[in-house]
Amino acid sequence: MEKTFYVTTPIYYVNDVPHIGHAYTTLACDVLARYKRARGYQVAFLTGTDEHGQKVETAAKANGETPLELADRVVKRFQALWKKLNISHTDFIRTTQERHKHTVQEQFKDIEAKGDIYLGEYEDWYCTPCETFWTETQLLDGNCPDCGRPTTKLKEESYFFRMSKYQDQLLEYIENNPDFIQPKSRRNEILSFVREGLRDLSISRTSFSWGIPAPGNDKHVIYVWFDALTNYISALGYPEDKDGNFETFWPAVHVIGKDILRFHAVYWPTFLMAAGLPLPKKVFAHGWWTVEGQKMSKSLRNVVEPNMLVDKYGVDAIRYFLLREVPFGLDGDFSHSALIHRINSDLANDLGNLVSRSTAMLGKYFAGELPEPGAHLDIDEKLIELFAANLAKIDEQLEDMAFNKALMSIWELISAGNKYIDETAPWTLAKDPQQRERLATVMYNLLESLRLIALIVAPFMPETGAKISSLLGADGTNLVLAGQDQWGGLKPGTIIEKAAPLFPRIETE
RNA sequence: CGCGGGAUGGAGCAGUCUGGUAGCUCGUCGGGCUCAUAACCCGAAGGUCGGGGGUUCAAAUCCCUCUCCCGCAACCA
Repeated sequence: MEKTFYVTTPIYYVNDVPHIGHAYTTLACDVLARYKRARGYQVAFLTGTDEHGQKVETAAKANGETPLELADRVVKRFQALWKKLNISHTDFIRTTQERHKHTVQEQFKDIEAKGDIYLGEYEDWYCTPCETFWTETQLLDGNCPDCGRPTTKLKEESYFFRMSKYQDQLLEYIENNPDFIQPKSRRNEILSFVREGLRDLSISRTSFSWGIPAPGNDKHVIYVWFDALTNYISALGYPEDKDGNFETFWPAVHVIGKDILRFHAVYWPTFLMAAGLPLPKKVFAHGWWTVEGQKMSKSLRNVVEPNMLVDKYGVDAIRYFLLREVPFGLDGDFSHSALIHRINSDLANDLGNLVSRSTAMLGKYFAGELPEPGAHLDIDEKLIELFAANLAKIDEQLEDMAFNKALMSIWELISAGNKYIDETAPWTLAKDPQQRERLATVMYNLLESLRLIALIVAPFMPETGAKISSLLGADGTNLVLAGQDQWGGLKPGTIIEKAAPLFPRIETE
């Protein structure tokens, strides 16, 4: 049976425009998806948008448009950004699509029939001038956080999900599956949260109407999380599963920001338990970006706009930086100086220059035609062993979503290539006709290194991987690792031209 | 006493579980090379491991205590 892999981003709320945080999550998923594909997996990669709720309803009204018009507008921006970032998702779900509404209602009916959804009362705080409901914790000194005026307590009829019932079962599951919630520090937070006890969860509202109606009771719309989280299975066609996607791909690996961990590590698993479905394979909560040392916020006007970054620095440089600079799971700081530093040092000096000098020497010493290699010396064997070892290591690191470590392992290979040149000194060999075969071996090994580097770097930097591969006479698109990650894949006789700089250095004053 | 994480050369981190020359990346300084995008390779300097106390032949590592920082503490896209 074919190996399968299902990875998801959160669905992004359309009351926000795309920023670096959205790009980060989505990029991480894309790297996983591309890597698994290269390793021969059948991959489903889902992203999308969350379009319901009071905020969208209110914002749309303020703009004089319908909620769906607002959503359509923002969805286009997300989709344009994903295209620009070379995101290879296989589906894009919108919570306003019929397929999604259908699954949510079926899921609601199913859990209700099983006895875990019931009608009750929910207390909220209402600000009359703002016509807005607030939760207890949102209030500032008991007053409306928007206008500062007093609020009044209102009781609202609401459907509840019997989450309390699943407390022990969830606890047991998390304890028995150490890798279910990552990173570990976040897992501990969730464990202590669950141990304090789970209350039943309000999953409907009557105070606004922009949402999916509760089955059999039009007064209620289904509230955010029950609606939103279900996207992960509605996109697969659950429950009918006409195309067999649910059967093929579920359960998923969920990549999320740390702000929405609880919903994915507590609410969602208990919903699934109630429905009798398998829990997600993994939930990974990554960290947040600050910008030039400061918290990113609309009021500070420092929200980093990914489109601008791509235009200025190039898509692969941004992809590289975001995943290399900070361990996935920890917070990090985005700064232009750090970005430029990475581009110049890692991309231009280490990788780009390795490609330049290698292809230049091949041109100079062999007129660009890859020679047949001769016998290997120790130094050659060491290089070859390092590639095999690191390719295996990278596989594990990506399994753990340690993107920055995987990139460090790749850069060990690049450094090894640069060092290999220094130690074999091809320019010296070239002066001695007796060393012609040795020179040929060195040059072959060097170019073969580039072939493997291109393959392994491609999930992170698709354009760069393609460029290097094309230089070496390969197709460049759809780079495959499975079966092609052994030493010796390049064919002697291949014509390889000197490469133009892959990453020009960025000069700053 | 709500729960948890952290404080290590200029910066960012590893090492702490299983005590015994404090390691990595960047930066700084010096050297080498000349194939290459003034890139690459090698070496050096720089730390009383947050403060105090204790255990031990020996503590960044174990115990106690203090200071400071940061998450989580339920309906927060």
